[in-house]
Amino acid sequence: MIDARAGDAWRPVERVRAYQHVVDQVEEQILAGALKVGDRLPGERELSARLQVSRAAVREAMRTLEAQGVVRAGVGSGPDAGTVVSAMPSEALTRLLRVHVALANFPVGDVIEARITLERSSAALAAANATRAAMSAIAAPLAAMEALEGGVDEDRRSYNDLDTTFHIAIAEAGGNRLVADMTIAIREAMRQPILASLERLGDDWPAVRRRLSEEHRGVYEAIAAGDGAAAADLVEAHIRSAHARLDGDR
Amino acid sequence: MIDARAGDAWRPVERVRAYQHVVDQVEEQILAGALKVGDRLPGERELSARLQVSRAAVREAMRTLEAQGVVRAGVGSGPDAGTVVSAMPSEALTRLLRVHVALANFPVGDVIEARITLERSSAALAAANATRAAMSAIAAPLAAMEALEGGVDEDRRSYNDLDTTFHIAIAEAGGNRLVADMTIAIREAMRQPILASLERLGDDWPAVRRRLSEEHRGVYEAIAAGDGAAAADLVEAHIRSAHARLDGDR
DNA sequence: CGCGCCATGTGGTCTGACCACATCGAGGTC
DNA sequence: GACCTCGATGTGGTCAGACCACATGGCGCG
Repeated sequence: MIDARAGDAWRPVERVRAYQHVVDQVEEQILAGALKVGDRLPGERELSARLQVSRAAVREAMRTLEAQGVVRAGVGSGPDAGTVVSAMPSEALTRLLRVHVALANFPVGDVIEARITLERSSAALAAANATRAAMSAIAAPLAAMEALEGGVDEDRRSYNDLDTTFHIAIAEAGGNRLVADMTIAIREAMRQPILASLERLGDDWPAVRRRLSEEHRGVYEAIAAGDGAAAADLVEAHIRSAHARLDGDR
Repeated sequence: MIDARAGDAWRPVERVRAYQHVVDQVEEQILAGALKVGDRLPGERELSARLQVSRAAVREAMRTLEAQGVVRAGVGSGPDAGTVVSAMPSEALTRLLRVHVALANFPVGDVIEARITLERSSAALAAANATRAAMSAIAAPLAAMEALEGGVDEDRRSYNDLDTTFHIAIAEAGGNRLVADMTIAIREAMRQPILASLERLGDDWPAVRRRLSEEHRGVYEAIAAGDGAAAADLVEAHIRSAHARLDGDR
């Protein structure tokens, strides 16, 4: 009997699907500099002719690239038409994380801890690097949240959106694109679950809202003061206490 | 003249593509618990009949879900055949990050800083949570790397692979799936660039290799001792000095 | 000169067919 | 009866060709 293990040198023929070849070739072209962000790649019909595959294969490749945020497809004619190379890692990362959070592939506790790790870093970076414009971008949602104080009670959705904007602005202010994009992806992925928690709060909402805004203000001022360590600690405390209040009494 | 801005309530008809509907429905089914990891979803022909779309649309949806690591497709018959729900966020995250790093959508410095942030966290978590099995998984590549000492010089690729395994093992040992997956994705995305840097090193390689192994040993022992703070600092120092040596004299 | 309309080219969708593959079971062989 | 062979079956993978909706830009008419 032939020992299969003796045939380690014999690996099964790699069966690469046609659309994967297309994906690879497009990536190669981008790598080689032949395609830059903003460029339109050949039409699907022309690509299928050049690569000697069916248009269906080309289209499946486009769906893969689109899911990864590498290209964007637009119909019609004009500048927005055609399939265009466009770097949208943030959106792709967000979609990816959102679906896996929704599918519960990541324990919620792990997501929160990861968020703390990233936002601590973001806050510290923001304290060190934030420009005036970036500080304004952080201050705007902060002021809007504070303006909700004393207003109607049913502003949970608005507050959640503003909170998302606030945290994203801090991440952007840090100046690290990857850290920012991962931070954004996590916060966006949590947008729905957090809103659901807010809805469950009932009458406690005004008190919680007040507390959250105070914490936001503290984070903002630490960043404005350039105190990275304090900003990091305050962000961590903010996220922890928020989740404790939202999920603790579930 | 009609002021277009007055028509904010009039949003353009949302033109949702057919395959996006398919993606949404599959995700809904998973969300609702009708589809769990490991389940096979209906065949492409049956899905297209049920959803009243063409099989091509179904297939494009599958490519999107596949790119996100939500499903896996297998031909033939039997248990591995058909399209199966399978949570593979790590692989999807790795693919996503690799392509965007390759496309230079993330500055290299940002990637390194993000890696440091995540691996600091991973190392500290590992020091606190690592099981005996996890420690063995870390020790194995460490020993293998040390065994390369004094051997042939052209082991750069092997060393790079073992280094990847080492860092991934630490991330896994921390016990936080999301942090681990992000750490893995970054290290994997850097595998090729780092190898390229190693190749550029020339005669300095043996000295660099020795230094890297010493640092690895230090990280390992800090984790084994349960000293999270030290492990985090050592990992950071390791990554910084490694990149300084690899890219500093470029 | 201005305006409307249609030719053009894009991605989006559909149909129906065939292929390669992996399994399973019916039937034959020993 | 045990074993083997080989085709039926059903899966995803691929292909060809057609039509649709859409956005533009140029042509021709008023």
